[in-house]
Amino acid sequence: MPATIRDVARASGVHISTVSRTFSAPHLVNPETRVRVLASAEELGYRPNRAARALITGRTHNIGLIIADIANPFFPPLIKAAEGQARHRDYHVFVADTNEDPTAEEELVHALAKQVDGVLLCSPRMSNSLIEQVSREVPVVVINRQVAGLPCVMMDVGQGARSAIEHLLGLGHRRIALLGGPRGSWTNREIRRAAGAAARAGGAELTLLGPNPPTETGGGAQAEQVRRSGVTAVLAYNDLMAIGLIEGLDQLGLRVPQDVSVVGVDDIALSRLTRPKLTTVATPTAAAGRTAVDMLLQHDSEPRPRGGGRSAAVGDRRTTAQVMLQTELVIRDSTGPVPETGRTRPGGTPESPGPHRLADPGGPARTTGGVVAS
Amino acid sequence: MPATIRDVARASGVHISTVSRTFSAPHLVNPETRVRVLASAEELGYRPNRAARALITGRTHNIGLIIADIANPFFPPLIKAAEGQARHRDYHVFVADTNEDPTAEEELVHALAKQVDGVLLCSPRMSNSLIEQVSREVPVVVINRQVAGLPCVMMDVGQGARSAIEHLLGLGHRRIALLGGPRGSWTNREIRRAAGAAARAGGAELTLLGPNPPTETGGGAQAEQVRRSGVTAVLAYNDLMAIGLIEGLDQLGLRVPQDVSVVGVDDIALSRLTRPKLTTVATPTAAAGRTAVDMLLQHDSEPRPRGGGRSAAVGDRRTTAQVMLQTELVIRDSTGPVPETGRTRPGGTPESPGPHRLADPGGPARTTGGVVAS
DNA sequence: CTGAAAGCGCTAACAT
DNA sequence: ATGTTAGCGCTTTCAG
Repeated sequence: MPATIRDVARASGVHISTVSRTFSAPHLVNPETRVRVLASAEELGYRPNRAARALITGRTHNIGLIIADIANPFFPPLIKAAEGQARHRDYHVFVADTNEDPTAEEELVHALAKQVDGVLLCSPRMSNSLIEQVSREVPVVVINRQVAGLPCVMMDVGQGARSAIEHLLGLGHRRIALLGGPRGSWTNREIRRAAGAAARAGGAELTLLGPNPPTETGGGAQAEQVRRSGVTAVLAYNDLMAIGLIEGLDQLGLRVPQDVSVVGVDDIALSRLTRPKLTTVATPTAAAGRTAVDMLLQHDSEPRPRGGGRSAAVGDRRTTAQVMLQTELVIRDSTGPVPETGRTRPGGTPESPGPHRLADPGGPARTTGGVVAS
Repeated sequence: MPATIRDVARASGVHISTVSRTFSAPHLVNPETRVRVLASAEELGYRPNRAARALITGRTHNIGLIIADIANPFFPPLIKAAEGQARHRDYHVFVADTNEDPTAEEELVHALAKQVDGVLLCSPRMSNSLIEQVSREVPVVVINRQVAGLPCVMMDVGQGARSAIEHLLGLGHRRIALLGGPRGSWTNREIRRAAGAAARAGGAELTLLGPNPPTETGGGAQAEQVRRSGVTAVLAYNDLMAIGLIEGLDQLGLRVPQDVSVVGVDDIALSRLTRPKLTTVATPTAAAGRTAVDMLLQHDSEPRPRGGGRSAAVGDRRTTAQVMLQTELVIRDSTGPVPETGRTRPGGTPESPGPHRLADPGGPARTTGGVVAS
């Protein structure tokens, strides 16, 4: 069992408060006693118990980062950026993965609550009211979602989706599908809203496919639906789904971008490695991570009143900023001009339409949760 | 500031110990008082402070997972598996990323130490003596490394590397490069040892290239060296490097597997998505995560003696098991027969050898840290 | 500069 | 079934 402050005090012949000072306010202790204390501490392998310390100081110097799916390459840059920023300010980051499960999410906030000074809720799947509730237990900054009254860092995926649709319109596409993401995703709603409006404005038809799990599998599973729907372009909820979809289309004999154009969202590193390279809406993930940490720790340097209860120091809400980070469409190889005269379908099946597919789509796609907007 | 147990006691007119019992041993309290207490708690938004609780029980019901690089897709399956197993046993997992930095690694162990009941050290980069030292502060299970006296979960990459080399030998390759990973990696040493022995046994020459950062960039950066070295096959430290290398070779005009065969290690999901699909040594990452959690929590159900200091309950060393998990070579499309007559190099440069490259290699490659084994 | 004392929020004997 | 008491390991007034 690890040595405690008392063991060190005994070994070095001083009172425990002197040992305490040696570690938390070294300048307040006589240099000679300090070295004696340090020596005993070293010898006993003593390390201050940060949990006990936090109980009284109210500060752990840790921050929690809760994310929906650690396997999604979208998150690592955000995590790294948050870690870097936290490190600058002498904080450590603990990451928790929720597996896209709202229940796990809530549990994890509570598990983390008293082990950290604040929590970054990244792409939360729980309800707004629950978010508000947990924010009364521990300071929270929300990433990738707007919650009234709470500090939020968002990325303007609405603008991104608009640019994507306009890009596709410019290439002549008029029948476009939106490959939706998971239920409960704010990003998903934003994309749908903005893409719908842009399509409407451009006189295009937007077919909604989803909700889907935001993974390659989720994207690939909709390849058949995309084929049936007769669209010439697809905007996917994220790059992973876009890549999965391209794979799936490939297996159906449909080429990207010759037969179908595909746009993703996120600009994960992988999107430059696949063939074709993915056209996608780049989101400023690293900036989001840094900003969120800054917002959480903005009052870090202020003094704390005594008497327990975490004070205004971390996550105070006097200045509940909500910041919207800009996105940017990066055009690569997965988008191209609309096929001239409808398309011949190499992987043709009985449902496969003739060359006049474009003129005679045979009605909107029927999908679980599918909708036709405009 | 959050409500404490005292607030609830006051509000419901009972002693704080009754409130405590209501939450930690509900069956010991009268149903009627229980509902009263619960009601006040609900109303006040009271949540037991798990840090304070841990201070006395010695159990946080959290476990820490320290990994070298959260951006490496090798880890997520391990993380998910650990989380799942932990969840079964009513534990939560906090992940910390070290960025391949031994210093950050040590800091994070200390930051986590008292917030968790034990730590899983995954592919640690710090020295064995440091690992032993931190293991005196908090129970530790080491993954992907062998440390005497500590519980370890390893994957038999040695066997995997041997299979990979034998596979290449079977395809006729006699000049093979080993694309090394990061310094301080146990896996790296194992691979080098086993691959060296297998190459020697098969009468092949093994050129060592490295150390390198275990990333796509790290792999791609060695493409030129690989070309110069005149090898016909490469075994990479991991899939990421293998994929990066294939990219790099592609840009030099070398085709995989026609000109060069490439084998990775890990079998990350991505290795099935790239073209060509990667031949690789599949490591049982999920099993490793589960096993490590089991080893850490093996004495979880035992009673704990009173008097502070975490006891035998978690991470006890009475049974310091070291388990070695099996690996398996999965053959896909990135390996093929050795080029018949040396290879014509589409991307040929002044250094480019003629068709008799194989017979006249012009000496071993000179690389930073490069060695020629056998 | 150092010691004494109080207490962070909670649990766990021990009584009653 | 509930209250009393004594701390877990540490920090922080307050004296001296």
